[in-house]
Amino acid sequence: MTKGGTKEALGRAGRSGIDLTAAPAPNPLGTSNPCAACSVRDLSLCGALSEAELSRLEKIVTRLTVEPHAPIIDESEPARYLFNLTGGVVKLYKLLPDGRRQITGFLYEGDFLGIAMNDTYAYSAEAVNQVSLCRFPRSDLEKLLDEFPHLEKRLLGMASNELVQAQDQMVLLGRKTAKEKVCSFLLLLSRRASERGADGSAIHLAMSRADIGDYLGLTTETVSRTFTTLKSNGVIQLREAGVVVLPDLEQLEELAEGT
Amino acid sequence: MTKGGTKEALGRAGRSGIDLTAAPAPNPLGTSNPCAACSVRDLSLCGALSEAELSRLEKIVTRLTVEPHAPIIDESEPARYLFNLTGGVVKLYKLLPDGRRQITGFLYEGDFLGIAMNDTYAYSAEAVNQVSLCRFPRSDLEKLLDEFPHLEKRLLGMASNELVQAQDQMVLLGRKTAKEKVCSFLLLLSRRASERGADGSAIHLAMSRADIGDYLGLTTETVSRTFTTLKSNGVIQLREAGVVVLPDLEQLEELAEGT
DNA sequence: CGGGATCTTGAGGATGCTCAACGCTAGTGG
DNA sequence: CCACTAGCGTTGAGCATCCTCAAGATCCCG
Repeated sequence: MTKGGTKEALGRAGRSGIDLTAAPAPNPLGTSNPCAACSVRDLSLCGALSEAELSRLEKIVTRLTVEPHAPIIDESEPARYLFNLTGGVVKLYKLLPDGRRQITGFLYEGDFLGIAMNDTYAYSAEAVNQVSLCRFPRSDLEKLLDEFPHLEKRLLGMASNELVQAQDQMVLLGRKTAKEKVCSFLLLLSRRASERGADGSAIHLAMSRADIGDYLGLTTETVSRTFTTLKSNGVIQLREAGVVVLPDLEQLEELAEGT
Repeated sequence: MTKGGTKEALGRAGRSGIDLTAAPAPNPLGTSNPCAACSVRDLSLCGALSEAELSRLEKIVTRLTVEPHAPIIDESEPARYLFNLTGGVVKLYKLLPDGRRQITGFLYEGDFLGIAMNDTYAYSAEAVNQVSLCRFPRSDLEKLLDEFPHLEKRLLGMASNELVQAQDQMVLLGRKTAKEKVCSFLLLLSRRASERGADGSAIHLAMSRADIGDYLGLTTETVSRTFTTLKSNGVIQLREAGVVVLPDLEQLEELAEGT
């Protein structure tokens, strides 16, 4: 065996870490239908629905919050629920029998969670920081899909996008060097920030070096070394609390593709 | 730069290589509706449709054959058509600017081709051997999707499956060793053969070592060396014409996951 | 202020890549 | 009919990138 990968037993993840009681509405206005006022509605599945339809959704949703490092779903567990992420960051991952881990994606607000295969989750999901979710029973949501074909269309569109992203990630994992991988990752976060109206030239890394490594197919040490090199070359600046400044996005794009 | 990858200019691919005229029906019986008699119908999108609905599909389909190594679709080209593969093997790939290539999948009969992003293909596709396709204009197929919600549902199911496969491939690319990668690949082909009713203990490699390498994130040489090692360890037998015998599938599964 | 986790840095080594040569097969044309 | 060529697969030698193992630095929270 070789090829890095976190091999710890995924350690302490604070009891269940899931809190149903104190879950606030994503955008707590005084409305009777929090979905209508949801700040991530347009980013997400629910953007396909009218206000009237939203009230149907409202009836089957449970809002909850999850503490950092707490599990959300577990691979091979029956897929009873689907989730919509309304705040925080979630990592999806798969494990090999000996503990090597591959993170297949980081989810942000508006992202959808719960793709299943034969009614069983295809991966595990864990909160990176404090996370807010909308949870739907799968059977109920499927009924809604039958009623609202445009909801199904939206879901198909989201799945297609994920597929395209997955293919980009395969190129990264199979053919890019460590430096190209790290630069691609920084660019991904930058673009994600821009899409959400933030400044793309400074990003926040919510996840650890180990998580980044398991996402890029590298070890923690290689990620750290690559950051150091990029910093001393002036490509990035490392600030406090996981903030990374990207002074030259065009240069970063070139470094991400090896040109 | 480093990290292998075919860098040839994708060379000669015999004119356009696409032949519209001589395209036979997949299963040439004397029926008026070839779709109804299609041998891959159950594997594929069309399995969701009744005979009456099939005749609608029949009206928008064009059958064609493609010669080995000929291009089928080109990344970043407008996505005017979608395809259903009825025979042969197709490879999907993406290129980096310097020519490094990642093959994101091999398609077999029954597989669907043409996922798009913003009306543009997300990858290129090329025939590995002689290929038969059903081609649908995208706009026409989308109209059918609106009419037949169960068709859309089927498509969503197929997309979900692809997503799950893509995640497995990320684990392979990011965390497996060369030997594990090759064994995983052989197992994949074995399972695919079994699903199609063939014997899973002997498979046929339609693609070159270079293609296998670009699929697994390895070089041709490493693929070749790994085959040689597996052969001398008795894990596989190499026969003529790309046939590989897999005497012990359980052993192969262990080798594929490093246990 | 202490202790655990995370991040960084270093030294050494292994896996898989690069470059190169050779064998094999099939197709071509003299 | 057979040399000739082109494409593909195999094998070898050397080496670079990235991993492993280890120790020290930094940060965070109690």
